[in-house]
Formats: sequence, C-alpha cells, structure tokens
Amino acid sequence: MVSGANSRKYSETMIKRAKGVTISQVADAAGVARSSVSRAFTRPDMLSPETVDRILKAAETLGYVPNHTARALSTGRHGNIGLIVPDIANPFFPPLIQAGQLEADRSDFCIFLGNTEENPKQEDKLVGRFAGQVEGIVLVSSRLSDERIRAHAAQLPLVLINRDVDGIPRVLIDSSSGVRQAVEHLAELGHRKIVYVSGPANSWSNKQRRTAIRSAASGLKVDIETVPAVLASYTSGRNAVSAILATGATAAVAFDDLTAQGVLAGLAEKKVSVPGDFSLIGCDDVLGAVTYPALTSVSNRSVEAGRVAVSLLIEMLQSNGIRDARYVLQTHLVMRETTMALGYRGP
Amino acid sequence: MVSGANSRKYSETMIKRAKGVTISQVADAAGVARSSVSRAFTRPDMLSPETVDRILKAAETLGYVPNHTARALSTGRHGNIGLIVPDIANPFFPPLIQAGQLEADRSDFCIFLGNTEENPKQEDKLVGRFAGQVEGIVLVSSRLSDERIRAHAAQLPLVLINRDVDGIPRVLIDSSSGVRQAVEHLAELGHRKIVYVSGPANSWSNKQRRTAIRSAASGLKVDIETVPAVLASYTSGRNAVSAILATGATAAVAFDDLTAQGVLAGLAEKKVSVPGDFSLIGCDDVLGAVTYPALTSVSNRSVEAGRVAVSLLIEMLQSNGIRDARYVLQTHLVMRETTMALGYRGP
DNA sequence: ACTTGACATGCAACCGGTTGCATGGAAATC
DNA sequence: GATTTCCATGCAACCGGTTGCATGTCAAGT
Repeated sequence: MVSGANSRKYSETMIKRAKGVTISQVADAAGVARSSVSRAFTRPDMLSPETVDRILKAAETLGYVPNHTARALSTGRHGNIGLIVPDIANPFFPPLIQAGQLEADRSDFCIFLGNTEENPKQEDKLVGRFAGQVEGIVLVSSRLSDERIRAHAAQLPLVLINRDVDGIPRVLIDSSSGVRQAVEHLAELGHRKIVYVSGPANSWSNKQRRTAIRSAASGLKVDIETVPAVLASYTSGRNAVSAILATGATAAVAFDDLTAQGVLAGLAEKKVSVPGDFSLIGCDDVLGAVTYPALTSVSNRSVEAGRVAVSLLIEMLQSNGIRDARYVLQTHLVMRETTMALGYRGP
Repeated sequence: MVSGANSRKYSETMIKRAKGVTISQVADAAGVARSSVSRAFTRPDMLSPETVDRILKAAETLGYVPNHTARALSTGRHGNIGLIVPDIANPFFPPLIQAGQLEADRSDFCIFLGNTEENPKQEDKLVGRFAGQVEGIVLVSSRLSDERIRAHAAQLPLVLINRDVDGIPRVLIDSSSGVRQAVEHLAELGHRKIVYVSGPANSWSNKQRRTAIRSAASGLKVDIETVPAVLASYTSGRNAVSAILATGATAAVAFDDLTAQGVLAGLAEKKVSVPGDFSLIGCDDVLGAVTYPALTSVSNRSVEAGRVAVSLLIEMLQSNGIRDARYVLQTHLVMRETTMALGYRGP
C-alpha cells in the first residue's frame, strides 16, 4: 500500500480496463463450443444441466459479461426504449419519466432519455440518433410536424403522448374535462371575462386547452381572451401579466402551473391580490400546494400516461404489430386557494 | 385515398419498417467493394472524389443509413455517454443535465440519461446496463459506496459530480463557502442557535454542508443543532418543522431549496412568520424567487458542473488516459427575503 | 524504357455474439 | 439385436460494419 501522490502517478498509467472476456475464452475454459456458451446463457434448457453448470462456472471465474453490442447485432434486439421529452426541467415530465422507467423495468427494458429543449431540430436529431439503439420510442409532447412523426413511425415503433396523430398509437391526457370544470367554476363565482394564458404554439395540449376553454365559455355567457406566454415557464407567465390585466378580465386560466406561478408572481408585483382581486387557475397540478397562495389547478395524469405509453410500446414490440390505439385520460379541477367569488372581500 | 376505419385496417398489417439497407447493397449499386463504401463514409480522403460521389449517390437513393450497432461492434466506439442522476424530479439536476447534453453535443456525443430514484441498487444496475452501450459515464451525486464506484471505474471511464473519491476524476460543487457565508449572515443578524436541516445520509453534499456549518459556527458563538429531513424533498422539510421548532432555534439552514420550501410551508402552517419570527436559508438556489417569501439561498454551480464533467469525460475518452482531476466550484450566498435580524419587528 | 513510388481499391479477417442444420451416441422401440 | 427416435453438442454462416495488407495502375524519376 503506497499512499498519496506517489501511488497516484502509477495508477494513471497502470489502470487497464478489464477488457473483453469473450465467449470463445469461456468456451475454451469449459471445453465446449462457442455456441454452447451462448446457449448456456440464452437457452439453458437446450443443454444438459451439468454442461450449463460447467460453462457458468467457467464464465464466472473468467468474469465473462455478454457483449451487449454483439448480441444486439445478431439478434436485432437491444432491450432499450427511448423516451423523448421537450424539457426535463418542466416538472410535468419527471413523474411521467419515472413511471415509464418503472414500467420498462418490469419487462427488463432500459429507458434512454432524451431532452429536446423544445427544439424540433433537436428532436429530429435525437430520434435519428436513438433509432439505431432502441427498439422503440415514446415521444412526449412532440413539437414535430405530423409528417415528421409519421416518417419516424415508419422507421421504428413509436408511441405518442399528448399528440394526436391518426394511425399512430397515442396516449392523450384530456385536459378539456378539467378545463371545462375550471371555466364553470369561475363562471359560478361570477367572473364574466376570463383570460387564457396560452403556451407553446405547436403544443397539442395548448391547442386542446384553448379550444376547451372557448367551448366551455360559449355556453356560460363568459368572455374569453387569449394572451400568449410563448413558453411554458415562470418567466413567460410573469411577463404576460400586463397584457392580462390590460384585457380587464377578472380571472385567468394558465396553460400550465409554471406559467400560472409566473402570473401569480407578476400579479403580486403589481399589488393585485389573489384571489381577492383576481382568480387564477393553472393546469397540470405539478406545483401542488407549494405556491402561495396554493394554486387551484387542473389535475394531470402524467404518471398513468407514462406507464400506459411504455406498456403499449412494449406490447407492440412483443406482438410485432401496430395497434392504432388511442388512450384518453380524463382530468378534473383541483380546488385550492387562488379562486374566489368576484367582489368578495373576506369573511 | 381511402379514408377512415377501412384504410386503417390495412395499415395495421401493411406497415413494414424500411429495414436494413446494408453496405453490401450500396456496394453493389455503386459497383465497388464493401470496404469502399465504408471508407466513403468514414475516411473519404482515402478514395478518389468521383468514387466517393458515386457511392454517396447510391447510398442516398437506396436510403442507406449506417448501422450503429455494427459499427460499434467493430470499432468499440458508440459515441454515447451515460449520465446518471439520483432524481430527475429534483430541480437541481435538469440544468446540469442540459449543460452536459450541450457539451456532449459539441463533440457529437449523445447523452443517455438514467434516473436511480435515490436507490443504490438501481444505480448499480443502471451503470451495468449502460456499461455496454456508452463509452463513459458521469455519475451525479452518486449514492453508491466508494468501493462500488471504484469497481465501476475499473470497468469504464467514469467522472463524478459531487462525490469525492480519490483517484477518480470528479467535479465538486463546494457549498461550504456559501454555507459559511450563510452562517455568518445569520450570526450578524443576531441568531445564536441555528438548525441544520440535513439531507440524504449518503449524500456527499449533505456531509459537506453539515461540516461547513459546524466549522463556521464554531468561530462565531453560534450553536448548531441538526434535524434530519431524510430525503431532499418538500414533504421531508415540512415534516421536520416540529423538530426544528422544538430545538428553540431562531433560524435554519436547509440541505437544499426543496427542503427549505417544505420548512417554509410547515412554518406558515404553524403560524411562525418568516422572516419575522424565524430566518431560513436554502441551498442550491433552484427555486430562485418563486417561493413566498423569496428564499435566501446558497448559489449552485450545477450548470458548470455538468459542462465540466462531460468535457472532462470526453477528454479522457479521446486521450485514453485517466486524469486524477478534481475540479472544485465555489458558491456564495444569494440574499433574498427569508432572513431578518432577530427580534426585528418591521419598519 | 524501366524502376520506383504514390495512390486508389479490393480481399479477407475480425469485432462477439446467435442460430439453423448436421452429427453422433444413448435410449427407446420392435 | 437392429432400427428408430431423441437429445446434447458442434459446425459454420450470419448480423453489418471496419481495417491491415495486398494488388494493380498510373505518373514521376533517372
């Protein structure tokens, strides 16, 4: 045991990675053919128990580990599935990712995660890059055009989350049910003019929510105005506040909780009290009660979405068929403390 | 153009993935040997420009895409690097991941992201699984034992973030500088008893912060008590509040911002006003000004950490050497609104 | 005109597994 | 005891590229 700086110098040059114990070496050691070693690992039932034993023992002592790449090359299977999201930093996605990972694990698949930063080019690139190394891809809230998605789907099994492309298996979180409840709730509280703070232009969810709000409002004598927040982020929300107030609305529904949180901050900054002067509802319910005041929001089903999408993909892989599945998950309003009757001034 | 349900039935069975245009087919089409096709892509300078042209054209029309797996098998290189984090849902990590991804991109590497859910077993498994498909791994805030880390480092290039294992390249965010400032700040405000709300037991950062607080306090006539929060999360922080108050302390430093946010909520629940009655400081500054009141926190350097770790790894891969590098990134206190002089009662 | 060298290209082995088919010996059948 | 059947194992081709070396060609050098 040499210690400290001296020994370190040696370790720099001496570390040699324990490279490549191959199937042939194991075969030699066990006195069998390479194919038998292969079978000992993949189809032990084909061999006599003693042979399997001998091979496994030899493999063990040599420290043999099957080479994933070689195996993938000959079988065409690598046991990985890709999961691509637009923005890991958005709290909507991590629970979805975790759920997907868990589900993949159950079938011994491994998740490769990609982050596109909301950039379609990056998304395209990532899909291409993943294509060779995964057996299928789950595209979450894709920002790609329908054509690109179709093109990719022609190359490898694809499942979409929150994107509705005909003929491609997809899992949709239907926020319209929850959004409808939100509008009804605000209408009941007496609000007659509501702003929708919209999200990314090419987001399917955004389109869906905007439509749902309009349709809900049309039956309720409620006016809707849309104010764009560009991105789904705190800053975007905060910047949108002036425009929101300029409409004269008394309540807002934001594209997501992050945006809502930004709006909340912007309102506080302008001394507009929530919910006293202004009511606010988010979407996705990712911030739960951690804002102040606790944000009323539309529930999300991201965990189920992740789980279902992955299991759907795995099912496709195993049955080798394409199912034109279309799962829809309903949502509802989660009431907290950012909404109040118009003109109400405390107890 | 047949529409709707009918055509769908066909598409189910008819879709055949455009599988496997190989190098041989391109070679035939272009009238050259397989090796020339290979060279046209990897070392075009070895071929005459016209030949390259012809081959590329043939490849283009056939829709040839080099098979990543096959290439990896013969070269031993796959151009991927693994990045493993304990919890994507923790806002500390996404910026780090993004920065790493960006840096990897610059050298045309692709990041495979793994999430361990704070579980060492899962981490071990993930490293093993990645080992065959990536050229190196960045382990962020590893929860593994030193031995396991060393064992893995013997198998493939490894860079650590926020983990200090001798002989293994590592990038450390030194929160002690910032934490020291935090304690000094609280001491100046008159606080004489401070609680450290600790984080995960096997977290290097946690150990570092606890030590730094103790050492900073010892020179300042300040008492430190430690209250465990078990996990780095909102809930853990919130649950720790009773214990925190029971110590009689007037201020706390939390392991991270998430924990601090939980503490903030717990205090509000118990009608303890912040900063009036109690001062609170977080770590990692991930929530910025989005809490209420805006959280004073110790800055993080996660973006640099991600960038440096990845570039370090790539450097190792290219030079094929192991550098016993140890980058340390300093931090500082970011003042906001959750600290106040003891006994101060407003202007 | 003949050697020399440079350069473009082809040949074939190799990366490390998997798998269809052949083979040989033991057990089962008649 | 001869024939059939079955099972364990080996052989060799294959997955789709890469790469060291050999070969052939053509231009420059003498």
